[in-house]
Amino acid sequence: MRTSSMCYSNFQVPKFCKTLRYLVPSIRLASLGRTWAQNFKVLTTSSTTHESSANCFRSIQYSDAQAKIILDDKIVKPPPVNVLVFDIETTGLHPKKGGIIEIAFRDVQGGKNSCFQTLVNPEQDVPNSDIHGIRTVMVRRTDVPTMKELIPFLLQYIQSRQVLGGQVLLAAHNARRFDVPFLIEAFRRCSLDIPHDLLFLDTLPLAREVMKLYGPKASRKLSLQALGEFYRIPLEGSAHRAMTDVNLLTSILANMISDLKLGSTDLLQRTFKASDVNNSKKNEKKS
DNA sequence: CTATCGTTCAAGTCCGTACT
DNA sequence: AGTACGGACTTGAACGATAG
Repeated sequence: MRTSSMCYSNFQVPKFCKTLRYLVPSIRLASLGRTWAQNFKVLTTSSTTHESSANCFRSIQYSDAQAKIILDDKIVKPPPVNVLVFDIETTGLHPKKGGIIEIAFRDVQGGKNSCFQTLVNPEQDVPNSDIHGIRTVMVRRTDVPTMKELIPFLLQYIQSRQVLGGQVLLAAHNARRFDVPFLIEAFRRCSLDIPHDLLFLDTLPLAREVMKLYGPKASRKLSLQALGEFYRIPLEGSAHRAMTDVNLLTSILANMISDLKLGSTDLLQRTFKASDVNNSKKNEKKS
Protein backbone atom coordinates (compact mmCIF):
# COMPACT_ATOMS: atom_id res chain seq x y z
CA MET A 1 0.00 0.00 0.00
CA ARG A 2 1.34 3.35 -0.97
CA THR A 3 1.32 6.21 1.40
CA SER A 4 -1.07 8.96 0.66
CA SER A 5 0.56 12.17 1.70
CA MET A 6 -1.88 14.65 0.28
CA CYS A 7 -5.53 14.67 0.79
CA TYR A 8 -8.64 16.63 0.19
CA SER A 9 -11.78 16.43 2.09
CA ASN A 10 -15.24 17.72 1.90
CA PHE A 11 -16.92 19.38 4.69
CA GLN A 12 -20.55 20.01 4.80
CA VAL A 13 -21.81 23.19 3.29
CA PRO A 14 -22.86 25.50 6.07
CA LYS A 15 -26.46 26.56 5.99
CA PHE A 16 -25.57 30.13 5.25
CA CYS A 17 -23.69 29.00 2.19
CA LYS A 18 -26.34 26.83 0.72
CA THR A 19 -27.68 29.61 -1.37
CA LEU A 20 -24.31 30.11 -2.89
CA ARG A 21 -23.92 28.21 -6.08
CA TYR A 22 -20.29 28.61 -6.73
CA LEU A 23 -19.07 26.62 -9.64
CA VAL A 24 -16.08 24.78 -8.34
CA PRO A 25 -14.18 23.19 -11.16
CA SER A 26 -13.31 19.66 -10.31
CA ILE A 27 -9.63 19.11 -9.93
CA ARG A 28 -8.37 16.58 -12.36
CA LEU A 29 -6.07 14.44 -10.36
CA ALA A 30 -5.53 12.13 -13.25
CA SER A 31 -3.84 14.86 -15.19
CA LEU A 32 -1.04 15.09 -12.71
CA GLY A 33 0.50 11.81 -13.67
CA ARG A 34 3.06 11.83 -10.89
CA THR A 35 3.98 9.07 -8.51
CA TRP A 36 2.81 11.02 -5.54
CA ALA A 37 -0.24 12.20 -7.39
CA GLN A 38 -1.37 8.63 -7.76
CA ASN A 39 -1.62 8.54 -4.03
CA PHE A 40 -4.08 11.39 -3.75
CA LYS A 41 -7.17 10.44 -2.04
CA VAL A 42 -10.36 12.29 -2.57
CA LEU A 43 -12.27 11.88 0.61
CA THR A 44 -15.98 12.15 0.41
CA THR A 45 -17.01 11.65 3.99
CA SER A 46 -17.77 14.57 6.22
CA SER A 47 -15.43 13.47 8.96
CA THR A 48 -12.17 11.84 8.17
CA THR A 49 -9.11 10.43 9.78
CA HIS A 50 -6.43 9.62 7.32
CA GLU A 51 -3.73 7.26 8.46
CA SER A 52 -0.56 6.28 6.80
CA SER A 53 0.50 2.69 6.59
CA ALA A 54 4.10 3.62 7.12
CA ASN A 55 5.19 3.67 10.71
CA CYS A 56 7.37 6.64 10.14
CA PHE A 57 4.40 8.67 9.12
CA ARG A 58 2.48 10.39 11.75
CA SER A 59 -1.15 10.03 10.88
CA ILE A 60 -2.62 13.18 9.54
CA GLN A 61 -5.69 13.93 11.44
CA TYR A 62 -8.01 16.78 11.24
CA SER A 63 -11.53 17.59 11.92
CA ASP A 64 -13.91 18.58 9.23
CA ALA A 65 -16.19 20.38 11.55
CA GLN A 66 -18.23 22.96 9.78
CA ALA A 67 -16.44 26.20 9.39
CA LYS A 68 -17.70 28.56 12.00
CA ILE A 69 -16.68 31.69 10.24
CA ILE A 70 -19.36 34.26 10.17
CA LEU A 71 -19.89 35.63 6.75
CA ASP A 72 -22.46 38.34 6.97
CA ASP A 73 -24.35 39.75 4.06
CA LYS A 74 -21.67 42.30 3.43
CA ILE A 75 -19.20 39.55 2.67
CA VAL A 76 -21.20 37.26 0.45
CA LYS A 77 -22.68 40.10 -1.54
CA PRO A 78 -20.53 41.95 -4.06
CA PRO A 79 -17.64 42.16 -3.99
CA PRO A 80 -17.59 38.40 -3.37
CA VAL A 81 -14.60 37.41 -1.33
CA ASN A 82 -13.65 33.84 -0.64
CA VAL A 83 -11.27 33.41 2.25
CA LEU A 84 -8.82 30.53 2.24
CA VAL A 85 -7.07 30.11 5.55
CA PHE A 86 -3.67 28.53 5.12
CA ASP A 87 -0.62 27.60 7.10
CA ILE A 88 2.81 26.20 6.34
CA GLU A 89 5.35 24.29 8.37
CA THR A 90 8.96 24.82 7.46
CA THR A 91 12.46 23.62 8.21
CA GLY A 92 13.37 26.92 9.81
CA LEU A 93 12.72 30.60 10.01
CA HIS A 94 14.60 31.83 6.98
CA PRO A 95 12.87 31.71 3.62
CA LYS A 96 16.22 31.76 1.84
CA LYS A 97 17.62 28.84 3.80
CA GLY A 98 14.56 26.87 4.82
CA GLY A 99 11.98 24.92 2.92
CA ILE A 100 8.29 24.19 3.23
CA ILE A 101 7.52 20.73 4.63
CA GLU A 102 3.77 20.92 5.09
CA ILE A 103 1.03 23.10 3.74
CA ALA A 104 -2.67 23.21 4.46
CA PHE A 105 -5.57 25.24 3.16
CA ARG A 106 -9.15 25.53 4.23
CA ASP A 107 -11.88 27.34 2.38
CA VAL A 108 -13.99 28.94 5.08
CA GLN A 109 -17.02 28.79 2.83
CA GLY A 110 -16.87 25.02 3.10
CA GLY A 111 -18.21 22.93 0.27
CA LYS A 112 -16.72 20.11 -1.68
CA ASN A 113 -12.93 19.83 -1.64
CA SER A 114 -12.73 22.73 0.76
CA CYS A 115 -9.68 21.40 2.64
CA PHE A 116 -6.28 20.80 1.18
CA GLN A 117 -3.33 19.41 3.06
CA THR A 118 -0.07 17.81 2.11
CA LEU A 119 3.41 17.15 3.30
CA VAL A 120 6.05 18.70 1.07
CA ASN A 121 9.46 17.34 0.21
CA PRO A 122 11.84 20.22 1.02
CA GLU A 123 14.77 18.44 -0.64
CA GLN A 124 16.74 19.11 2.53
CA ASP A 125 16.84 17.67 6.04
CA VAL A 126 14.39 18.75 8.72
CA PRO A 127 16.37 20.04 11.72
CA ASN A 128 13.42 21.27 13.77
CA SER A 129 11.27 18.16 14.19
CA ASP A 130 10.83 19.04 17.85
CA ILE A 131 8.63 21.95 16.77
CA HIS A 132 6.12 20.17 14.57
CA GLY A 133 6.94 16.48 14.79
CA ILE A 134 7.67 16.20 11.08
CA ARG A 135 10.86 14.29 10.49
CA THR A 136 13.18 14.06 7.54
CA VAL A 137 12.14 10.49 6.75
CA MET A 138 8.54 11.60 6.53
CA VAL A 139 9.10 14.15 3.80
CA ARG A 140 12.19 13.09 1.85
CA ARG A 141 10.29 10.44 -0.01
CA THR A 142 9.45 9.97 -3.63
CA ASP A 143 5.76 9.92 -2.85
CA VAL A 144 5.87 13.30 -1.14
CA PRO A 145 5.66 16.15 -3.65
CA THR A 146 8.29 18.83 -3.96
CA MET A 147 7.12 22.42 -4.25
CA LYS A 148 7.91 22.32 -7.94
CA GLU A 149 5.50 19.44 -8.34
CA LEU A 150 2.96 20.91 -6.00
CA ILE A 151 2.71 24.47 -7.27
CA PRO A 152 0.60 23.74 -10.37
CA PHE A 153 -1.77 21.75 -8.25
CA LEU A 154 -1.81 24.46 -5.61
CA LEU A 155 -2.68 27.14 -8.12
CA GLN A 156 -5.39 24.96 -9.54
CA TYR A 157 -6.84 24.45 -6.08
CA ILE A 158 -6.84 28.18 -5.35
CA GLN A 159 -8.41 28.91 -8.70
CA SER A 160 -11.07 26.30 -8.01
CA ARG A 161 -12.11 28.18 -4.90
CA GLN A 162 -12.54 31.45 -6.71
CA VAL A 163 -16.06 32.73 -6.85
CA LEU A 164 -17.05 33.75 -10.33
CA GLY A 165 -16.00 37.37 -10.67
CA GLY A 166 -14.86 37.38 -7.09
CA GLN A 167 -11.63 37.48 -5.20
CA VAL A 168 -9.74 34.77 -3.39
CA LEU A 169 -8.07 35.93 -0.23
CA LEU A 170 -5.37 33.84 1.43
CA ALA A 171 -5.25 34.38 5.17
CA ALA A 172 -2.51 33.28 7.54
CA HIS A 173 -1.17 34.36 10.90
CA ASN A 174 1.91 36.54 10.50
CA ALA A 175 1.55 35.98 6.76
CA ARG A 176 3.41 39.11 5.80
CA ARG A 177 6.46 38.19 7.77
CA PHE A 178 6.52 34.46 7.51
CA ASP A 179 4.20 32.47 5.26
CA VAL A 180 4.19 34.74 2.23
CA PRO A 181 7.97 35.24 2.11
CA PHE A 182 8.34 31.45 2.26
CA LEU A 183 5.85 31.05 -0.58
CA ILE A 184 7.58 33.73 -2.61
CA GLU A 185 10.90 32.01 -2.15
CA ALA A 186 9.43 28.61 -2.98
CA PHE A 187 7.95 29.99 -6.19
CA ARG A 188 11.20 31.79 -7.00
CA ARG A 189 13.16 28.55 -6.73
CA CYS A 190 10.81 27.15 -9.34
CA SER A 191 11.40 30.22 -11.53
CA LEU A 192 7.83 31.28 -10.96
CA ASP A 193 6.05 34.28 -9.52
CA ILE A 194 3.06 34.22 -7.25
CA PRO A 195 0.05 35.36 -9.31
CA HIS A 196 -0.12 39.14 -9.21
CA ASP A 197 -3.82 39.24 -8.47
CA LEU A 198 -3.57 36.94 -5.46
CA LEU A 199 -4.43 38.77 -2.25
CA PHE A 200 -3.11 37.90 1.19
CA LEU A 201 -4.47 38.78 4.60
CA ASP A 202 -2.27 38.84 7.67
CA THR A 203 -4.35 38.03 10.73
CA LEU A 204 -1.72 39.32 13.14
CA PRO A 205 -2.60 43.01 12.61
CA LEU A 206 -6.25 42.03 12.89
CA ALA A 207 -5.48 40.50 16.27
CA ARG A 208 -3.90 43.78 17.35
CA GLU A 209 -7.05 45.64 16.34
CA VAL A 210 -9.14 43.21 18.35
CA MET A 211 -6.97 43.62 21.44
CA LYS A 212 -7.25 47.38 21.13
CA LEU A 213 -10.99 46.91 21.05
CA TYR A 214 -10.90 44.95 24.29
CA GLY A 215 -8.70 47.57 25.89
CA PRO A 216 -5.77 47.25 28.29
CA LYS A 217 -7.33 44.25 30.03
CA ALA A 218 -6.86 42.17 26.89
CA SER A 219 -3.85 39.91 26.51
CA ARG A 220 -0.79 41.34 24.87
CA LYS A 221 0.05 37.95 23.46
CA LEU A 222 -1.06 37.57 19.87
CA SER A 223 0.23 34.16 18.97
CA LEU A 224 -2.14 31.67 17.41
CA GLN A 225 -2.22 29.68 20.62
CA ALA A 226 -2.83 32.77 22.76
CA LEU A 227 -5.68 33.87 20.50
CA GLY A 228 -7.15 30.38 20.65
CA GLU A 229 -7.13 30.58 24.43
CA PHE A 230 -8.54 34.11 24.32
CA TYR A 231 -11.53 32.91 22.31
CA ARG A 232 -11.67 29.61 24.22
CA ILE A 233 -11.24 27.55 21.08
CA PRO A 234 -10.24 23.96 21.82
CA LEU A 235 -7.19 22.73 19.92
CA GLU A 236 -8.03 19.79 17.68
CA GLY A 237 -4.85 17.85 16.95
CA SER A 238 -1.20 18.64 17.43
CA ALA A 239 -0.13 22.24 17.57
CA HIS A 240 2.24 23.31 14.80
CA ARG A 241 0.71 20.92 12.34
CA ALA A 242 -0.55 22.79 9.34
CA MET A 243 -4.16 21.66 9.31
CA THR A 244 -4.50 21.97 13.09
CA ASP A 245 -3.31 25.54 12.92
CA VAL A 246 -5.53 26.23 9.92
CA ASN A 247 -8.60 24.99 11.79
CA LEU A 248 -7.66 27.05 14.81
CA LEU A 249 -7.06 30.17 12.75
CA THR A 250 -10.35 29.67 10.91
CA SER A 251 -12.23 29.86 14.19
CA ILE A 252 -10.12 32.75 15.44
CA LEU A 253 -10.67 34.67 12.22
CA ALA A 254 -14.41 34.17 12.50
CA ASN A 255 -14.35 35.65 15.98
CA MET A 256 -12.15 38.56 14.96
CA ILE A 257 -14.32 39.40 11.96
CA SER A 258 -17.32 39.35 14.25
CA ASP A 259 -15.64 41.48 16.93
CA LEU A 260 -14.42 44.05 14.43
CA LYS A 261 -17.65 43.88 12.44
CA LEU A 262 -15.72 43.55 9.20
CA GLY A 263 -17.31 43.29 5.81
CA SER A 264 -15.68 42.18 2.61
CA THR A 265 -14.60 45.73 1.81
CA ASP A 266 -12.94 46.03 5.20
CA LEU A 267 -11.12 42.76 4.62
CA LEU A 268 -9.97 43.81 1.17
CA GLN A 269 -8.57 47.03 2.60
CA ARG A 270 -6.34 44.96 4.84
CA THR A 271 -4.95 42.74 2.11
CA PHE A 272 -1.58 42.89 0.42
CA LYS A 273 0.02 41.27 -2.57
CA ALA A 274 3.19 39.22 -2.81
CA SER A 275 4.75 42.09 -4.74
CA ASP A 276 4.15 44.35 -1.75
CA VAL A 277 6.38 42.12 0.34
CA ASN A 278 9.10 42.28 -2.30
CA ASN A 279 8.78 46.02 -2.69
CA SER A 280 8.95 46.66 1.03
CA LYS A 281 12.20 44.70 1.15
CA LYS A 282 13.59 46.70 -1.76
CA ASN A 283 12.56 49.95 -0.10
CA GLU A 284 14.27 48.89 3.08
CA LYS A 285 17.48 48.20 1.20
CA LYS A 286 17.29 51.62 -0.46
CA SER A 287 16.90 53.35 2.90
C1' DC B 1 10.58 92.22 21.56
C1' DT B 2 12.49 88.50 24.08
C1' DA B 3 12.53 84.67 27.09
C1' DT B 4 10.16 81.01 29.10
C1' DC B 5 6.87 77.48 29.47
C1' DG B 6 3.53 74.15 27.78
C1' DT B 7 1.65 71.51 24.11
C1' DT B 8 1.78 68.88 19.91
C1' DC B 9 3.77 66.17 16.47
C1' DA B 10 7.33 63.59 14.07
C1' DA B 11 11.25 60.83 14.34
C1' DG B 12 14.17 57.69 16.67
C1' DT B 13 15.06 53.93 19.94
C1' DC B 14 14.12 49.95 22.54
C1' DC B 15 11.60 45.98 23.77
C1' DG B 16 8.33 42.39 23.11
C1' DT B 17 6.28 39.48 19.86
C1' DA B 18 5.35 36.68 15.78
C1' DC B 19 6.58 32.75 12.76
C1' DT B 20 9.18 27.45 12.44
C1' DA C 1 17.94 30.62 16.58
C1' DG C 2 16.86 35.56 12.46
C1' DT C 3 14.19 39.19 11.04
C1' DA C 4 10.78 42.72 11.00
C1' DC C 5 6.73 44.82 12.84
C1' DG C 6 4.03 47.33 16.40
C1' DG C 7 3.70 49.66 20.68
C1' DA C 8 5.60 52.29 24.28
C1' DC C 9 8.63 55.59 25.39
C1' DT C 10 12.02 59.30 24.65
C1' DT C 11 13.82 63.14 22.28
C1' DG C 12 13.77 67.26 19.74
C1' DA C 13 11.71 70.65 16.76
C1' DA C 14 8.00 73.77 16.02
C1' DC C 15 4.47 76.59 17.50
C1' DG C 16 1.48 79.38 20.48
C1' DA C 17 0.55 81.66 24.85
C1' DT C 18 2.07 84.38 28.50
C1' DA C 19 4.94 87.36 31.41
C1' DG C 20 8.56 90.67 31.99
